[in-house]
Amino acid sequence: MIGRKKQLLFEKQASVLKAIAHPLRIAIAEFLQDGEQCVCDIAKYVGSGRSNISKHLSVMTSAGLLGYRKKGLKVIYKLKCPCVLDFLSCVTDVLKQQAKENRKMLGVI
Amino acid sequence: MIGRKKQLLFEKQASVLKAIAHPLRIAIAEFLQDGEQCVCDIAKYVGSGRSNISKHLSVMTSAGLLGYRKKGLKVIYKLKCPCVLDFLSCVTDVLKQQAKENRKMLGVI
DNA sequence: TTATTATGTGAGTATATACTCACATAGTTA
DNA sequence: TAACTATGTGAGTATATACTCACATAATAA
Repeated sequence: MIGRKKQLLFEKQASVLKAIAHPLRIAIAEFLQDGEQCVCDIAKYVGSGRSNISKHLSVMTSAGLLGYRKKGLKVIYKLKCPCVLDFLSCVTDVLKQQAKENRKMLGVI
Repeated sequence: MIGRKKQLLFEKQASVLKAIAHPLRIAIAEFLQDGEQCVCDIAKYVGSGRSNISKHLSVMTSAGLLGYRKKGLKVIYKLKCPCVLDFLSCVTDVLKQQAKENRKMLGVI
């Protein structure tokens, strides 16, 4: 049986993962990979309304994934842990393996 | 502006991440780290009802995270991509950094 | 065959999430 | 000051998710 401490850790880990487990938020992380960006440019890149983006940014920020600074009218966000992008490559491995299996399946049908 | 292909990739990646972004599912992944396990032992370990666990297992399986084989009455699940656990350690880094910042904050108040 | 055990599934409910719209705030410029 | 721009926030809605319960299925044992 799982301990209370571990359960707490898993809850924290889950909330961080949830904070990136969304197509728009992955797009944001990927966009910020090459350097900080203001909200309006992020919105332009991912192609969604500013209000929506603002909320996604706040989700990611409170999860500790992003940091920001204000510069005049603009708010500029940056990736706090670029390692976040590392696990996307592992996720891609999962997808590749899936694709391989699907191809095998097709061969059988 | 983001391309259609990339958008699709981000959607796939998000669905894989979502499939692990839950405390019980992280616990399951961690439990399977040391080898395959049957549903009843998984349920005992994570401390939740079998029906609920069964559904979490099916979420993880259709995301490609788990595989299974039947053995008599039991169904035995295993981690398909142990790399999944690698990104938990990055997630833990995010948490550590957060904790550090919180400590700093406390010093200021 | 019937009973038992392990697992999966559907219905119903509660809660969380994503999105849009309208409006609020805050810095900037005229 | 007023007008403008970038961003954030609250309300409302639609959808997704997690959970529990009761029941279904499937392998096994008696």
